[in-house]
Amino acid sequence: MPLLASTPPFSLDLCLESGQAFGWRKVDGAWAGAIGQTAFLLRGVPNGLEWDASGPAGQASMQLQHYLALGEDHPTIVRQFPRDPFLMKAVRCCGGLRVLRQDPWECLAGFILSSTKQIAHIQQIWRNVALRWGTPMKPCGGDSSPIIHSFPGPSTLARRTEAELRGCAMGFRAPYLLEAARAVDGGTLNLETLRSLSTGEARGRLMALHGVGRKIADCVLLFSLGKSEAFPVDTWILKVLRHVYFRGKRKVTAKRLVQFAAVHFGPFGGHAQQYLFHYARMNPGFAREKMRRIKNP
DNA sequence: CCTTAACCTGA
DNA sequence: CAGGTTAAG
Repeated sequence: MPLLASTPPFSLDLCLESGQAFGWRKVDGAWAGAIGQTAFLLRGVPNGLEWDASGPAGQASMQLQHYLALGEDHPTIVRQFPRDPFLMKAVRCCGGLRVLRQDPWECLAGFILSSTKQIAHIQQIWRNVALRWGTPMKPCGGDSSPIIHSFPGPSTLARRTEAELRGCAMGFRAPYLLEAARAVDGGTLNLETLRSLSTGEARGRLMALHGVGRKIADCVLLFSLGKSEAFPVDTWILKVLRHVYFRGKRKVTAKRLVQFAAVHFGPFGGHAQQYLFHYARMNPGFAREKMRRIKNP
């Protein structure tokens, strides 16, 4: 397996377990998944990874470096976080976590499927869709290689019916995914164009889709469109913000918390969000920690 | 503008 | 009941 090194710190496991992408699964200790139309098998090593891929090695290597943000100067990003004891603690705890650079369509589809679902189940639905309409590929030769299915593009899904999508056990999300596929396929929504818009402008375009609210739009902005200030607020983050920054006051509204996050965490808020999110998930008892609060948030 | 129920499925 | 959104009240 070829080796790829990252600027430290980097942890493949943290990145792929983080709930940012739903197409990766562990097969015999290695991560199996697709990036675009290339199948990959990845093994984490300290501050890097070993890999095999179905396509030409040079191209695959470039894809990986981009997807995993291996060249990113991470310490510089962290340095732009607010000086905030809880965030600093989360950063120390989750060293090596990165914000992935996913394909916008796959990211949008994944998060449309995510609403009110736990990660394990989203992965299951994702896999159902990939098995039915994706392209089967092998990351390396030999019989031991797993079969990896790419995720179908918007044009493929646009031709399906709602009933066919429901066959993948996605329930009420089926019409939402179908609408999104048709909007992207038909050109009503050009995802690549969103990169050149302001974050607010791009968010508005995404939220015009049925089934895409603020949270899902922010996930797509952050994980696939390079909008590093997008700060997805889900129930975990809600808990963190309330407990850590507002002394557990229950009456603080979600809206107020979203607004607070935007000003407090700044231009790399999305990266900070990943640390908070992970820390909270790994330490469900965080709410009881003694922690100096930020004054007058 | 704020609150709440319904939406599918399966852990 | 769930890492969410929508339509209705």
